[in-house]
Amino acid sequence: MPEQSFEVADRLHSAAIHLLRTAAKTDTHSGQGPARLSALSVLVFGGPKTLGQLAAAERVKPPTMSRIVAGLKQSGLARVQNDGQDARKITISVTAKGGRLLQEARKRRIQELAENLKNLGEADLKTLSKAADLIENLLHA
Amino acid sequence: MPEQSFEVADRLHSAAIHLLRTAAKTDTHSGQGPARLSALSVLVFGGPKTLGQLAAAERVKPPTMSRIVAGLKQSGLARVQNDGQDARKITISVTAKGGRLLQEARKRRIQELAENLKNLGEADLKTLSKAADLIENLLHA
DNA sequence: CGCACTTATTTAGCATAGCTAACTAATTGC
DNA sequence: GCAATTAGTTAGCTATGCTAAATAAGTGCG
Repeated sequence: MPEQSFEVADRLHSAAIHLLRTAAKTDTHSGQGPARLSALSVLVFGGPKTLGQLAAAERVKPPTMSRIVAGLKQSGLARVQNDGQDARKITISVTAKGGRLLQEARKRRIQELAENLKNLGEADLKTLSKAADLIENLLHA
Repeated sequence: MPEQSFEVADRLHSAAIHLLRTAAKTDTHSGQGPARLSALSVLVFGGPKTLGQLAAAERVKPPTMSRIVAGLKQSGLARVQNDGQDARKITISVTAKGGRLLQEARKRRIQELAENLKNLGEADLKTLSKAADLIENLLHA
């Protein structure tokens, strides 16, 4: 049923817009833009990555990630090391300062949504968790 | 379990970012960026607006909307008229071309996501549908 | 070995989109 | 009639996205 798929897609799209609009309102004080915070988050929870891996994880092109990493480095939030095996590669990892900043910024940005989730039952929470996984998997495919 | 709520909130947030980023990329064919399409959508579904009203509806500052409207006008998607009552105001409305483009772009924007959804089973589709509802309800509350 | 190809990242340059500050122009109010 | 407010625009900064092209390192084949 292609009709149903389109309808669900449209509602998901709309929900995503509203979710981000709400989350963005709470933010603003970290001094870092959303792309940098998102990349930092990937590094914190996924460990060190090469630039290419990080670009793929964030679904942006390498030049874009190159600039994002440059910004993080400049702000002292991430460090860059040469890869021992392959001198073309660089390994990007989070600094203590980066970890701290992420935790605070992320908290602010997601706080309101998380507050609302606390009122949900176990089943609904599981539904949302599964949905997040499904979406990420769909986009990777 | 506040910890779990926060974790789910974070993953949902991340999924929303990636979903919109992917959807926006698909729209290259319209030649218009997301901010312009969104403003056009407000005009189509909400009728003509002054620049200030449009800026408020999109939660953007007037200078930003000024530039978005300039782009729409340049592309022949919107027209600007002087307000009869108050010569400081301008009234922005959609052209026929703008209406047409919005319909097509919106369709395309959702299309790719919908294509992916077709490969899911009934249960997963239902999960996503429910998730979209849950999110909208949470934000409206 | 050496040269061609591929892969990883950077640099340069373009466009959209957000902001604030400062300006012009019109309206309102005392 | 002049000061204050309101509506939009202009100028200029930043962040993010892209492609094309440069650089540098690894791989593979004769």
